[in-house]
Amino acid sequence: MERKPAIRPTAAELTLLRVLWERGPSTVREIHQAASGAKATGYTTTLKILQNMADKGLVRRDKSRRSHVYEAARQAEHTQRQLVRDLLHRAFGGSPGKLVVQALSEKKASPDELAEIRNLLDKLEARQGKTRMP
Amino acid sequence: MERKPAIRPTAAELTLLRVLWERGPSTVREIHQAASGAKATGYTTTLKILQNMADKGLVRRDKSRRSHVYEAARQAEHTQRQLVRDLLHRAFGGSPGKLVVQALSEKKASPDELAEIRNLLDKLEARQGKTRMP
DNA sequence: GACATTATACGATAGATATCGTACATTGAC
DNA sequence: GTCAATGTACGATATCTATCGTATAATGTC
Repeated sequence: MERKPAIRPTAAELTLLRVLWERGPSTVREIHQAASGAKATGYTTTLKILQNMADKGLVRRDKSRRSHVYEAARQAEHTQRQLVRDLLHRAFGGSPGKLVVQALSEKKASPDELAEIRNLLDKLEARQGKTRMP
Repeated sequence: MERKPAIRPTAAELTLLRVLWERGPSTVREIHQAASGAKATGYTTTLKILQNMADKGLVRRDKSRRSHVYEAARQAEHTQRQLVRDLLHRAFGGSPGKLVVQALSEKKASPDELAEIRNLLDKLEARQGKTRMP
């Protein structure tokens, strides 16, 4: 019986998750160093957060070696989808249109990304045209 | 000198903000009742949260009447933009493409919304085509 | 004006986070 | 085997949230 509490990572946890998503399985030291770009924090702080995350099931850890190796329990896409869904309901009343418009207005999307979005849009509209309210 | 701390409302605060965005200026009782849909909580809890929010500058309050009247300090769009930007940087490394794709994949967008997004997309691509890397 | 009603104000509490210091364990070098 | 280096474990602390109970102030009714 697996429990899926759909835990929402905090800001600090997300910082570490992003490192793990990029690097793959890593030791505390590696994670700590990679994460110490913008904000510097103590090594044991990083360690503690990772331990908390392991307790919550956000990361898995391999204790077989002296330096434990941590790995994200969920793919980036999975967690990101959850976060987006959460924001959607918490701040936008569940309708994604405004959220998308706000995000696009950030104007940092590359041409490739815009093309991908257009593609997805095409698919969505095609489906809507076909199904038309069951 | 106005300070703009760019405060991020918590989940509970957002619930109340959404009521205010919808209803406009309201009393605690009104807000509490409107917010007591899904999750029921005590009246004084709502009151306290609103007081906290006033301290933080998330809402303004008019104390001239016995029942104080609260009002959102920022428009929905402003706060939403901030939240999206925040999520963008915290979870998506700043690139909005994936965020948009995730949001659209929720499949709850109405045809009107999709059209609006397409419209915006057209504009963005047109601009990119014209400016082409200064 | 007394009283019930309805406000706000103000702790108090429980839980979560982020942060760190210190203690203890393991390992490699010698 | 000893020791320095490097790990993890764990407790302490400060802060923030959400929640509520209780105290106090204002108002309207009679």
